[in-house]
Amino acid sequence: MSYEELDPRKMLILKAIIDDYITSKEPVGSRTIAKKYQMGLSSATIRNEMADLEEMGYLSQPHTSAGRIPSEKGYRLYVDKLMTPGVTDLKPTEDELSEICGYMENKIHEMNNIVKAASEIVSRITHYTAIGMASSEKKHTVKALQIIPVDLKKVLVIVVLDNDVIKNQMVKTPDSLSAEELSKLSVICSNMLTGMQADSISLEMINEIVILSGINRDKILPIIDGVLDCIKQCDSAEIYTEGATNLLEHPEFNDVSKAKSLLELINNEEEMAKLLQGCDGAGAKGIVVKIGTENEMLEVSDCSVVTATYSLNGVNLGTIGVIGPTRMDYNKVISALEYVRRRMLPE
Amino acid sequence: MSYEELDPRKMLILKAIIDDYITSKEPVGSRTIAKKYQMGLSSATIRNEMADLEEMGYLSQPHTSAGRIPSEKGYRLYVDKLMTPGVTDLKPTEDELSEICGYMENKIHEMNNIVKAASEIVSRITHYTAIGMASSEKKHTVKALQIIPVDLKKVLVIVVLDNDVIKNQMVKTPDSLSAEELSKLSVICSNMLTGMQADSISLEMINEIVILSGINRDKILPIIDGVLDCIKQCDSAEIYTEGATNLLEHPEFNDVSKAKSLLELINNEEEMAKLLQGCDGAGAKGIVVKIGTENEMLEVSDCSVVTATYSLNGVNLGTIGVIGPTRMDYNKVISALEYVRRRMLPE
DNA sequence: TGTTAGCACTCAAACTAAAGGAGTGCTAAC
DNA sequence: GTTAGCACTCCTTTAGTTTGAGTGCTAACA
Repeated sequence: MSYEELDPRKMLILKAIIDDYITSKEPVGSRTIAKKYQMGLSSATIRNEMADLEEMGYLSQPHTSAGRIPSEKGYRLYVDKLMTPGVTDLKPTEDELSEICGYMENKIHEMNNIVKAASEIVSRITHYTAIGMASSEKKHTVKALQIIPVDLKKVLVIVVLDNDVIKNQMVKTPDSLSAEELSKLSVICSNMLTGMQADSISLEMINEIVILSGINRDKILPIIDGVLDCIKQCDSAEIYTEGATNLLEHPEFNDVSKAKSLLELINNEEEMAKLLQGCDGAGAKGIVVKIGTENEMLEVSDCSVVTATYSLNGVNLGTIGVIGPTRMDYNKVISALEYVRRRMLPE
Repeated sequence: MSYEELDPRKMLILKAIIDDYITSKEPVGSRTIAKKYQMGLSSATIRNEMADLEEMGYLSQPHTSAGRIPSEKGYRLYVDKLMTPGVTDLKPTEDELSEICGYMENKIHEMNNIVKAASEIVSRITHYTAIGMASSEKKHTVKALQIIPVDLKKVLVIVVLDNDVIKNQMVKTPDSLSAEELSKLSVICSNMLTGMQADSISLEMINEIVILSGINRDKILPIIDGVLDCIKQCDSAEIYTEGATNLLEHPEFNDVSKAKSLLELINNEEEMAKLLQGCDGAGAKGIVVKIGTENEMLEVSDCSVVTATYSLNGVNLGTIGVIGPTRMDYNKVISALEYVRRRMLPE
């Protein structure tokens, strides 16, 4: 799609309209633009330009005697070219930021939860809903592994991945194993599986573990099962949802049934994983904006989703997505996601 | 409060009114009662009785020409004496039950999550919001403890409590410790702290651990800190919220701002812990019903909260609470909580 | 004395009509 | 190319009207 058709003045007017609509939440008329955004033109002229912009598909009218609202195409152009980029809009929230900073410092060293903490911050800054997904690339490897006796018939399996995600599982053992047997098994498993990827663990390796341990097969199979379960779990992404109720603040969700279906979607981790994964295309600075029906998911077809993927040295750390009405403050959202990147990555 | 003032017929009529209101969600008039609930009386007679019941405070009228709705006092009597107790209302959902049974079987052996699974079931059966709280009695003791090296500068601390709740924490170590030092420290900590209650760990004991280990104090203090953190964490209850969006199904929350404030409350774990703890009074079968303003929390003063505490051999396993409009199907909710008790406790 | 039929009365909700106003499109003049 | 002016549209608000479910009261009845 090329935008050459648009002369600079039209762009300016379109930008003014969208800026205004984003803050006012009301269809904006020609008089408003002529007055508020001093551009030395009368409302009649603006009116003519608006008619042009509508014909080109950048604006639409709810009804004949109403002002104009941006179309998806309008938002698209706005996000791509028009928007005053970067910090500008974040400034008024500087106080919020500092309030939040301290909070983040506390959380940041619980490595497991960086993404959660970051999502919370984004949600708080933007007042939209933030979804965080810790990276779930299959290429993670086992970094540490331990089997701990808990009581006579129970054993705890712990796996730490190379991204410091921790998984554990309690396993009931059919027969009790001695502490020596267990610690031996723990060492063997650790030796065999450390450095392995979840999907590259073969049956042969499991067999080898059983043989090396020299323990009765039936006695330890449940435990090894638990270990594998743990490792597999790591492939299923962790999803953190923050500020879900923020949606209800926006007038486009005044309709309860609409709000309900969206909230239900947001509470559904699988769907959210899909939504965020669908947005992993690089995009400028790793940020992708999907507007309205650009999201293939039907329920969010009147929402926009802005996602940022965070990676360090080529390793994907996670993704944070912001969900809000198509009339969202793209500028603020993108600034927030950038802000979090700056705080997250130097570490 | 005594109910002697009410003759049997008044009770019957009150019960009919409340039954009807619970299902119809509409103020109920005298004609409805006379027709639907065959009791050989004309609407005029019912009308007289209703006027009496209103005077006594069991009913109220939204406006003069509307039917009656139950007052809190009315619900109270209904729950205490009138309600046809037990299974009755659960029958129609027998198919839901069996659908859910299989699901539960899968979850039940993840011991950590019994309460979560149970809450989910309750929420699904009742279509209200269920809040589960795993027991957080301070009297839990440490059952197993282990310190695992993860990489040069990181160590994972794991604590298992006697109720099989697992806590872990990643700790950054200022200086790297050798594997031998760590395993020694792990064994010492385990010996010293196993069987201890969270709040009975003294500074002397920590000192002793440091001395016994023979390692430089500064090197291991962060780790011991992590261990204590872990143990302390166990005192803060785990809260599981299931079916929060179900609230939006009920007409009393058609007002978005009302719904929002309630949803925010429900998402607030501390508040929910307070709410459930406030309801731990024994009550018949461990079930407590708080109607409207009987909840001291302002935001739920037009809701009812039904809580069930589950305990085995005197040990408190957890609490599940159901939140819904005062006009909730108490019968169904109580049945569901009882059902879950039956499935949970034999285990 | 308790029950019931009948009737006047009340009041929210649903519908209708009219007024108000924000905003447009078009035309004609600058 | 820009602008003032004006007729026109159509949503929103307000006020007035109708409808109907439900009540309270009274008088008659068993």
